[in-house]
Amino acid sequence: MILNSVSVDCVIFGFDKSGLRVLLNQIDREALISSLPRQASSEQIKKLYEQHPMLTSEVYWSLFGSHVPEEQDLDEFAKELLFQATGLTNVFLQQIQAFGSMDRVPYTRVITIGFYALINPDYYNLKQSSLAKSLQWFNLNDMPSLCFDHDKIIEQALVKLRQEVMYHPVGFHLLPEKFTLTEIQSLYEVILNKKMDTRNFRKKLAKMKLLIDSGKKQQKVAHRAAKLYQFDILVYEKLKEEGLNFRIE
Amino acid sequence: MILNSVSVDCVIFGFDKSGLRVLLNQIDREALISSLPRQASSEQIKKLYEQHPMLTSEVYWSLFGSHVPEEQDLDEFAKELLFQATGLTNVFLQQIQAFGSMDRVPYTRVITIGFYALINPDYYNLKQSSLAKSLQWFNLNDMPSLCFDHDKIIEQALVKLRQEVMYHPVGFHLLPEKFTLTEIQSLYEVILNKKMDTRNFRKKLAKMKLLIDSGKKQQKVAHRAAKLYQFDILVYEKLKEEGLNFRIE
DNA sequence: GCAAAAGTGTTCGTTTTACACCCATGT
DNA sequence: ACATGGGTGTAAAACGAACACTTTTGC
Repeated sequence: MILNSVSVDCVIFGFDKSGLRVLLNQIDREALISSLPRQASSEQIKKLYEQHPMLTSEVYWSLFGSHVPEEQDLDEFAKELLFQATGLTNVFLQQIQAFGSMDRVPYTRVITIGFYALINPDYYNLKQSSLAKSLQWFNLNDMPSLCFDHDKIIEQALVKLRQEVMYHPVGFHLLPEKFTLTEIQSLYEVILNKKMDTRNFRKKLAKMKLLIDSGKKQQKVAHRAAKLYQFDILVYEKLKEEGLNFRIE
Repeated sequence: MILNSVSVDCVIFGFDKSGLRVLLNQIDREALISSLPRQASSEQIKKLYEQHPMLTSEVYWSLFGSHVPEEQDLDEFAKELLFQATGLTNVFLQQIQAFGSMDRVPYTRVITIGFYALINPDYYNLKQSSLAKSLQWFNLNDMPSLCFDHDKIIEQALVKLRQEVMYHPVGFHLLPEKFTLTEIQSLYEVILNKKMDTRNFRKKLAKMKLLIDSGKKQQKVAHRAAKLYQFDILVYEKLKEEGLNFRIE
């Protein structure tokens, strides 16, 4: 059985030097419909896809999401979706909120629970979901037309992400295993949308003792090679508990 | 129609010198069932109440909540519930998150969206909802047995409230229109569960310029009467936007 | 006059801010 | 040799923490 009035949508964030990106998909209607259990509750969902050309058009993109099965925890289902979209498990995943206005999906009432995920770029070679006609990263300031209220969901995801990175060390999930200090600064600058002073930023980081010098350096860069750092997982856990302050006025 | 797999539950917070309190209710099953529309979707809810003695026992208490009507915005519905419980409109109301584990309600699958509300004690003369057998304030550290996962929902509400008051001036919604500096300090102490230094606390408040001296004083207290303050609504709005910092290490 | 809470300043250590130059590497 | 980004310290201002006594009021 499927709870056809409840869905989960995932805002999957990535990061590279060009900025923050979101993974979006276009749905393969045939694949989706044939994946539904043959039950009355599926009929309504089939209908939904028939009624909404948006959902299967070549123009509109949507968050990766689906209707919640009756026999699965909400959080588990979000994890599963994330696995379908990316092939990854153990991803940082957090609930945004429920979106429940009447008019968010025309004709049918669907309440969606938004989640956001932070993806480490070491694992960008995504397994394509069979349900997706295509699956693609879009830069946050160069987004395509989106289905329904998915733009609002992304906006809220960003708000929560901002709140989170100011006081907890989670932003690091968007970085590869080894990274430079400049990368992490630019990550903060992009998320918080503020320029920061390099010297002061580094002093602050240093005081936290969160980073360990990996002993390695960037290779083949046309400038002085930067040191590569890693986290101290123990300090990370401690800061996740206690909080930190990257707030800037 | 009712979305019987989705409900809203409200954590209604109050505050007085004895601490934080939550408004809980015991359901009048007859009133509830007769309030449901005569439809198939209501049958399942009726059944729910029959199957769960918890819901109508004299021992267990529950958050004020109900199943979401298909033709109402989630936020609107939360407001309406709050009005049913308290007779108040224009209450500070914020979504907590969706609670969606399989086992939160036995036998049936219900995803609930939690909200929390902050009630100004000037308006404590509550209109009793006709759906409630009884409706009562409980001090947070003296709670009765609760239905389902309502204890977890309250816990999360507190977590969100804490996060919120540290960085936004919303805690003030728990105070009467005119209040003393000691009251607001004790509010912060209770919510954040930390003792604070009076002089430092007042300096911090003063710098924000959020408060206006109302010119009045406490009456008939067996000690020096404290000045009564009010908010500057303009500064309040500004701080709600920009944030503030009541974080203590 | 005494019990109870209100109200108020200073010092010291820490944190934040602002700011500019030399270094390493590839082409 | 030059272009590119990497890496570093200091001084001044703001902030946070610790701390004790006098005032007002009702009884």
